[in-house]
Amino acid sequence: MGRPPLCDQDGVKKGPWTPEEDIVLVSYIQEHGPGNWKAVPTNTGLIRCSKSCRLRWTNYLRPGIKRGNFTDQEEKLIIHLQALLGNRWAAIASYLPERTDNDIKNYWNTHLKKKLRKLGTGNDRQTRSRQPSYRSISKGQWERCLQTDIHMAKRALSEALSMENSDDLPDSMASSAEYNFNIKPSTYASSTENISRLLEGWLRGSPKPGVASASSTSGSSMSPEPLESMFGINESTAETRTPLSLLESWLLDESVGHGQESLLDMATGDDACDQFLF
DNA sequence: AAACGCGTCAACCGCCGTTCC
DNA sequence: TGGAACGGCGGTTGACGCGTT
Repeated sequence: MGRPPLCDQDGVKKGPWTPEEDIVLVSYIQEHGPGNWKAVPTNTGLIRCSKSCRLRWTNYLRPGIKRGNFTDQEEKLIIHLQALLGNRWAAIASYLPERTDNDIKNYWNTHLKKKLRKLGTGNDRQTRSRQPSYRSISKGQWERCLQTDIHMAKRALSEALSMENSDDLPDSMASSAEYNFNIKPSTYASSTENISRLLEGWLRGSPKPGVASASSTSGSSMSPEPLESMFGINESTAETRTPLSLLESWLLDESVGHGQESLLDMATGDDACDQFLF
């Protein structure tokens, strides 16, 4: 048997996080940055295992997380990417930087699975058999499959974008892929406001119940900007946004400019990969 | 008003890959 | 070079809220 799970330690708290714990975690990460999760419980005094801290941060407290309903566009993209990549939620989430893999997974399991079943696409079973089985292939084949994956992701993205009816969205969104990949300040605000409220409540010494889930309102007494700089959001968003914007334009340019050739390439040159994909 | 069923989602579990010593 | 430690991922669970009977 392997070593015991990290979270099996005695006295480690489980279950929902309290606002106070969130504050402690956020404050620590604000100071030290995410990473070295092993040290987090030790240094903060949190009676949580490192995994739990990491999960809480990445799935809930991390700035830039968009909560609430998925847009049609996001939904379409998820469906496409799921069909393409299978249940590789982290990979899918990388195309939706505002959503966590957990959110996407939950949304798929609770909404989209049913929706697709209703539509009778049989997508679930179909995609399962189409999932690339990278683990059983050689490195060269894996690289080739990855290239195919990237190409198909490009197609999926451009399809999802082209399917979007401009009536559904404001012009600025409908006409540009920015809607997908450029994280807007307001998006960050929804998350940072939560944290700011937490901090606010904490500083007042009487955090109100439910502050962590308080909905963002225009009446927020605290601007998100200070927090954004506090968390290094500008830097971190730049990190997130720039590659994604580049990726976005690359995806779109490539798919528009060389789509046909690439398709031909795929048809002629990816046989070895196809047998793993389909 | 109470019981029940269902949907949602935060959090946990276990496995695997990577890194470090 | 091998094993331990750690981080990340996907699957699963359970608490909670809401609607229906």
